[in-house]
Amino acid sequence: MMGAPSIALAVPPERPCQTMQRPTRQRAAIADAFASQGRPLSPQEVLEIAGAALPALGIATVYRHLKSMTEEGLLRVVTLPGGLPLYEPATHDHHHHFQCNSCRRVFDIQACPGDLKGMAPPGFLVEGHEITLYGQCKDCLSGAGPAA
Amino acid sequence: MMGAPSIALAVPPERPCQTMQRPTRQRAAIADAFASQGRPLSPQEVLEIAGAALPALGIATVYRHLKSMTEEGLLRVVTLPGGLPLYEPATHDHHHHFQCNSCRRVFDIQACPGDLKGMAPPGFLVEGHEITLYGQCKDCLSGAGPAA
DNA sequence: GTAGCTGCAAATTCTTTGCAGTTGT
DNA sequence: ACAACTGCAAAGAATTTGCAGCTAC
Repeated sequence: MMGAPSIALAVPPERPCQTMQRPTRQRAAIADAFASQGRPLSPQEVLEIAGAALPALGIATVYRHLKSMTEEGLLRVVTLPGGLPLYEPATHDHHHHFQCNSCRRVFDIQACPGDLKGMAPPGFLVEGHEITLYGQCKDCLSGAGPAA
Repeated sequence: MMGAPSIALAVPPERPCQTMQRPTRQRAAIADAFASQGRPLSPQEVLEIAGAALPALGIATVYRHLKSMTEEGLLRVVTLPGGLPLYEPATHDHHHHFQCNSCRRVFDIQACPGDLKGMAPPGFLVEGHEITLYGQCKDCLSGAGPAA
């Protein structure tokens, strides 16, 4: 229960940039799902979107590919309040996120304040950062409602 | 014999802003756990820390209190990469977090860059923000290792 | 033809809920 | 004494893993 920490985020010294997977229909369908949406997706959303092209697609396969593609550096995990982890293509450079308080959708933000190392207390080394903005998205503000 | 008490000390049937919980040992132990650590804790950590004072404490009770205390505004949920949601006292003012890439512990940061509204794209209204720094904490940097 | 990928279902992990006993007012 | 709070265990929900069959090379 408390012997070994159940946190296993650190990737073991494996090959970082190797395609350990064959290019299959399933893998392509999942990649397409991200390309077509252009925003972070949950495993369930991936299943639904990719499943439209491949009806027999199983949730287990989705999870397996999300995991392997993340380890290969093709995807990134986006963890926001709400519990469910989201995945997004890692093709973009450093960027941040905006979550709409009304429709809860998540959008990418290319801007970055940059200099945040001064925020940490003395003795702490800052190696990276993540910023999430909250508010109203364009659609919700214009009264159009979420254009799902 | 209590037909018409001259002083209304009982809580009326319908009370909107009422502490729906009694002050029990369990609730106090959980509150103490947060007070003694001064950093965000996971449900499991709360169980272990509060359980040290109350051995019979059950995980279900921890979850129940974390939930109710969050709804009452006493606690806040901190969602960071790693999957596990953390809880922290909501007594502090606006602040941010630092997660150590080595020991994965989370610390509070009182600093805040403040002006982030300019980061959002045109048409988006920023109502709040959240910043997480990643790096090496003091303990891990000094080679002392995580002082759990 | 062989090794790897898939889908189904069982197994895990984390969290919530039902119930009977205990505790606080 | 009454009603709320607790702990145990079963129920749920999300994610991972084992296995037999299918697919890519």
